[in-house]
Amino acid sequence: MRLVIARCSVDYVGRLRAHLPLAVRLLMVKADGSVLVHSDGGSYKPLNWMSPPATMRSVAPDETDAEAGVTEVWNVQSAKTDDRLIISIHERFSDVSHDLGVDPGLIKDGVEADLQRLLAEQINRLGEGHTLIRREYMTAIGPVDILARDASGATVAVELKRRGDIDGVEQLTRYLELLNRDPLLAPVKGIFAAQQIKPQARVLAEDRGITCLTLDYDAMRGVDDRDSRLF
Amino acid sequence: MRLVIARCSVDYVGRLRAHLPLAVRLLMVKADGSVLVHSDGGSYKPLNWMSPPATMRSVAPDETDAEAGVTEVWNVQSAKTDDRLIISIHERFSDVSHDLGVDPGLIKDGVEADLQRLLAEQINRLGEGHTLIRREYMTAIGPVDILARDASGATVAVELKRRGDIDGVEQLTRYLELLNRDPLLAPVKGIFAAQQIKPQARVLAEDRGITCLTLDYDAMRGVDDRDSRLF
DNA sequence: CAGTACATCTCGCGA
DNA sequence: TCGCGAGGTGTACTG
Repeated sequence: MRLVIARCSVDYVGRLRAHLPLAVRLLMVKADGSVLVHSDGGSYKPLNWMSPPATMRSVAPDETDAEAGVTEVWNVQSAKTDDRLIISIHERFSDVSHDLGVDPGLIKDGVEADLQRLLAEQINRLGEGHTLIRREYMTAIGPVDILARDASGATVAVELKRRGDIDGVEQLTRYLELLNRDPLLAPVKGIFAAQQIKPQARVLAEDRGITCLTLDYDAMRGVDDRDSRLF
Repeated sequence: MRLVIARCSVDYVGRLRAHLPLAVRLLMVKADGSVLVHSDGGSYKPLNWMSPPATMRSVAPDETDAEAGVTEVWNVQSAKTDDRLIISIHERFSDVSHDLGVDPGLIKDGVEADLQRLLAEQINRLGEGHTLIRREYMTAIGPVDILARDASGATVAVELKRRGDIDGVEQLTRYLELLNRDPLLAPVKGIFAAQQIKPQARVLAEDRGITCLTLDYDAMRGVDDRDSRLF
């Protein structure tokens, strides 16, 4: 990895066009040829970048650029598309390189997959007497997160979200429409389950006869604590 | 901005939990207290990070950590939430700081707003004899991208996307439902226009009587080339 | 401030 | 490889 702090301007041409006026920025060149242009603010998203795989060639500026104060031009070309990033460097303030090696990668816990596993194990949170049919029940338009049966034997389709939004209600509605055409399953009830359900999503869901269920992930994980896998 | 290359392990606790095993990485500390942990690969997304506003405190390791080889612990705390990033540093290989100042920011061209402007100017791409009523036609549930009239005088609602997805079809469907309740506008036809339309979205749209239109942005921009505004 | 829609989204999973 | 959905999404804009 190479880290350069330089006064530069940047132009991107590809899926769109973008331009960064002259300023001091961090240029990060990774081992796979990708380049990130960071400012001293914003979030983790760079001001501009080139995704890997890419190749970076440093060339001399043409006469016009040289007269404008450009000392060096980085031509970053995507290997797969014709996306191009052109960095015109006026002055380099710092330039360090270091070999980082391959990273072992991130271990996550607490994403939707974990919620789904926990809810499948604690299926009674849907209501007394519920039984699991299966997780990721495949349909023509995508997988239903959880398919279950309630105490009366009726089919229940569960859409699971970390944050319950209108989109999730729409998604569940499409599944319910489809599932209810299947005489072996119909009638199918819908449950919209999330750690947090937005008011507008709740209104829309209940208007469509969908039950809303707020999940307490900490409590569910607490029950599961016998196998705390990470820590 | 401070750039440290160090052998470290990282733990994040917040909306989820995540752990990074010991390895050599880049630690970027920005002026607003945000911290980015980058490896020498992947795309622009860091392995882990803390969003601003945040505060970074470097503390001495406790006895257990010190025996494990930790020389320094960075405690990064979000100012708004109780998200926390803990970086246990074993060895620092490089440590440079530089003042970057405020960035003038990115100028873009070719996003949905540009597509919308071009389609409004080249409204005949909807079909011969179409006339523009207006862009961003406001309704109670949000703005319709383009409202037009076809050769026969019927109202046409256009939903515009860079990439046509099912969500976009749902959005247009909601607009059409609402617009068709207005006797001054009804009957309203729907056109789903995008640079690329996903097969499932196309099926759903046509099933609902919505016309799909694939847009060639380069061709549309070509027509508009008399005022290439950026370069 | 919240809510909404877009993104050069990125990333991971499954067919 | 492609399609699809999730994300600690981020980001801009609107009310």
